[in-house]
Amino acid sequence: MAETHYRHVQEHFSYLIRKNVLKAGGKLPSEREIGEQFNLTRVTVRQALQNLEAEGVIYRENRKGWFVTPPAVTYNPAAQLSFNVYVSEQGFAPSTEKIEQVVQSASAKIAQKMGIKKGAPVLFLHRRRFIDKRPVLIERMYINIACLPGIEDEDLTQSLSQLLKNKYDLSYRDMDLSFKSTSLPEEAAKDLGIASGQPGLHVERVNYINGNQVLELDYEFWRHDAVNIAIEVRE
Amino acid sequence: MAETHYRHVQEHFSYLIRKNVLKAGGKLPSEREIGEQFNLTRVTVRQALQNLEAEGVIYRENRKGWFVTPPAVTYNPAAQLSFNVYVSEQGFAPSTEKIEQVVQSASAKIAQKMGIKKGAPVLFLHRRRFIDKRPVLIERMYINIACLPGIEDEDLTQSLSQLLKNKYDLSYRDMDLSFKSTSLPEEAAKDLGIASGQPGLHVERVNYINGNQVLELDYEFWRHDAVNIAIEVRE
DNA sequence: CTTGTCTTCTGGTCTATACCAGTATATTTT
DNA sequence: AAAATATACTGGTATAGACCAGAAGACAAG
Repeated sequence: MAETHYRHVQEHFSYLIRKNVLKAGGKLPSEREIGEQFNLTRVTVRQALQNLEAEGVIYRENRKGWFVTPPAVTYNPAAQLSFNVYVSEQGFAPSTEKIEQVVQSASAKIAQKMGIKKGAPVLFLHRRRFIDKRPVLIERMYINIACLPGIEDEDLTQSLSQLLKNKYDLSYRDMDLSFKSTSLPEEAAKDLGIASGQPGLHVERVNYINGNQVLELDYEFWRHDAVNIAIEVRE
Repeated sequence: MAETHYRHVQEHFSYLIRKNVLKAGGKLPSEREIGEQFNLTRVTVRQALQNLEAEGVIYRENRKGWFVTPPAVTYNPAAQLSFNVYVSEQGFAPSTEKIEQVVQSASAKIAQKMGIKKGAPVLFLHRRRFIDKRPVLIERMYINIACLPGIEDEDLTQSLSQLLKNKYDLSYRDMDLSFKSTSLPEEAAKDLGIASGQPGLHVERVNYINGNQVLELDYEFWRHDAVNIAIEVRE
């Protein structure tokens, strides 16, 4: 490979992070400092940093600086585990913030995806989830309220799957999953406090009960560097 | 959102592509031409193009230019379908190139993952796969040769799953899947003809037969803009 | 002690320019 | 007609500046 200047810087920090000299969550020197140290312009330094960002090795906080990416959490969408459970199990501290909760009429698109009538009431739930205080996931969920009378009055900062089990004695197993690696939509990026245009992982999930009735339609937007997906297929 | 110059350019081409004025596979004007048209420097133009690339809307070919990304293929790793089948079914033209095929001794890492002894013979298969002549996927497979006597003499440009079914009357259903969104490793990026540092999708798959015997360990590196993953979970 | 303000530091955006390294095409030579 | 060569064009890498907007800490006023 060509030994360009930005690759040199890239390898330098990649090495420091691998060797744990720069620790997870730690801050890198400012772009200007790095530039002085290597005698390079900011443009070149930024090229190196942006590549490391694409690798998921570092990330930025708007106008604060560049930081070392903490280890990613492993997420199995097919498992019957709530965010809180699997995040804690892996040694991290989960938290959840409810951004919006409202009963609304299903749009044509949502109705079609959920197999319900357009205009039928659905519970829209918009949450932001954190790992060790770092926002990593935006959820936009559409819940088939017909299946779950009274759910709109519950505390939905909590785990939904727990609530379903305890209050309704329901659990879903059948689901359709779809993953797409793309940049985050502008709104999701803003909610995660990162520049839109940054890469992300988009998960779409449809949960079924009773064979083919849609319980919930779930759009998830993850920081690409915060999660690995793992699924076990057994038949 | 702030109306920056690069966002303006970004929206311009995003619009043209959405409206199909610029068609899939089509070429964009050169960076210099775009710069003249909008009265911007190349640096600013490139910022816009790189964002569109992250979205998966356009892609580049080294020193040839920028092109409109064709539609992505939907891939269900859990389905019993070969690349050739699901790609053709979706209206694209698949092809495969064998880069390397060799019987080698399992390294410690590979042996551990496959549950075999270190040094045991495995068939390593390195392939590049194309959709409509565009390289989209690098496969690096380690096949448990003990399960498949004589496989090293077969034509491995063909579908492996077909071969297993026809010659050995074998099919795997149980598997572990792992997805990770990260930049492509240097070698995989080179094989795909793209700059390393570009985003990609890394799939790791372990196929089992007879409950827990590993038939095959498969590393896949996809262009992030060429594929959507879809899985149906039914129990 | 708290509150508000100022200053400094950070990354975000942008101009203007330069040279390099592959690609593709036109041109010349054989 | 085929092969070798020159040339124009593409993105890739890099310099040297500039100004802006948000974050954070120092500091003064209440």
